[in-house]
Amino acid sequence: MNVRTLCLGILSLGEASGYEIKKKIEGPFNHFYEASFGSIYPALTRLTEEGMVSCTKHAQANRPHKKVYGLTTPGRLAFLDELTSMPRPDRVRSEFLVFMTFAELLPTRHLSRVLDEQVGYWRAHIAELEAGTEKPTAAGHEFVCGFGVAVYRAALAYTEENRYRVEAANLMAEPAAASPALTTRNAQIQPVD
Amino acid sequence: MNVRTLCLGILSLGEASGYEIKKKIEGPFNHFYEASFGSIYPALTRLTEEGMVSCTKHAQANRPHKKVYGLTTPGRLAFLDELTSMPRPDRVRSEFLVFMTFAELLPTRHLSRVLDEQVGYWRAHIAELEAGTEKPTAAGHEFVCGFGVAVYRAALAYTEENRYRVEAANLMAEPAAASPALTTRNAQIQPVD
DNA sequence: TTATCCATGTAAGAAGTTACATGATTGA
DNA sequence: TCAATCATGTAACTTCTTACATGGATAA
Repeated sequence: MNVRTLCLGILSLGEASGYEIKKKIEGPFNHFYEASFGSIYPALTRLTEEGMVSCTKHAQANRPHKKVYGLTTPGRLAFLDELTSMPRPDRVRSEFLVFMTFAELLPTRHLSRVLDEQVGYWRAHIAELEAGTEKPTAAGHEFVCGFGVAVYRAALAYTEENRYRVEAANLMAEPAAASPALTTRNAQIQPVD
Repeated sequence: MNVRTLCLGILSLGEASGYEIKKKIEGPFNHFYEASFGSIYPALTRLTEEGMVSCTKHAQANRPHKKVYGLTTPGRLAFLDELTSMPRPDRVRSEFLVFMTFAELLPTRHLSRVLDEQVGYWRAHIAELEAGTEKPTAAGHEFVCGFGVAVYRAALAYTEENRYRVEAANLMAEPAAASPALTTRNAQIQPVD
């Protein structure tokens, strides 16, 4: 699954321009997929060359021209075919969790700030998803929004209930720069050629 | 945050070879970070050149040589510096959720299989994390494992409680290939040059 | 005897991001 | 006047994955 396939998927819901596709990805998709213009435009060009999508140019008064793309039958079949395979395992890259792993090394204030910001993100995501779920559309869409809310709520609740643990451990740990345990260890190792 | 920085982080917990670093990333880190040998080895080479890590070669009987890396003071400072910035927003790429978004287009049996497998993944992840948490180490590590369990449990519970919605909607939807709504639309659009 | 573990590394390529280039309109 | 929205696109770059190359030891 790549931006290419995601474009096919979005176009299966209706015609759209590259710009509009980007906006749609920034909607609920944003929570589990990202794509920039720099990947969307080339993908659409290639899909057009391959006959997966059709392209109609619309001249607009006082606006740049707009290219509206629509799925062709081969494009629809290709997307359906993709959906008939097994999805690859989810990939998560969380810098927040890397930071938490090394919580004892962070300056105390910074640790709290990182936690506060993260909690803020989740709250905002939940609010956004709940606002979007008010107008129910397709079953799949609703499922995914509900999923997002459930997972973000769990992350939020867990963090609010357990952050004191890392914050307490951080207070106990000596400041990184002054800790002998941290600076002594590599004195024993010297580069060898 | 990249593989480079993650290597520094892992080395801050103790010396290790490239192979061992990879194994450690495959442990609890695996749930929120991935790295292959193809990214770890070049990263370590570069870090050595830059003086961020030291490297000691160990000859082993009946084994390939082993290069054990250790953090140097500049490396430790660089990592600490990284931890003093704000973490970037988490990135999730979930093909499973893309599939669910388009649940109505999947063959019914396939949809159920996808859901079953996903539920299986989560169960396995939870079991693995719970096995790892039995031997508590650092506070940060425990927090992260507990976080993983909480989030996976939420995902699992939500999916088990709500999968019937997408499965029911899928049954209602006509098979994609036979649906007139799906094939008629793009008959109205013709490529324009 | 077959697979897995240990152990390092390179090279090619995929995939995507960021920054740039262009430019009118609209709202604060 | 300044930022944001609409609108498309390219080019350089980063980052990482996959596949390959090598090869002994050990366990099933």
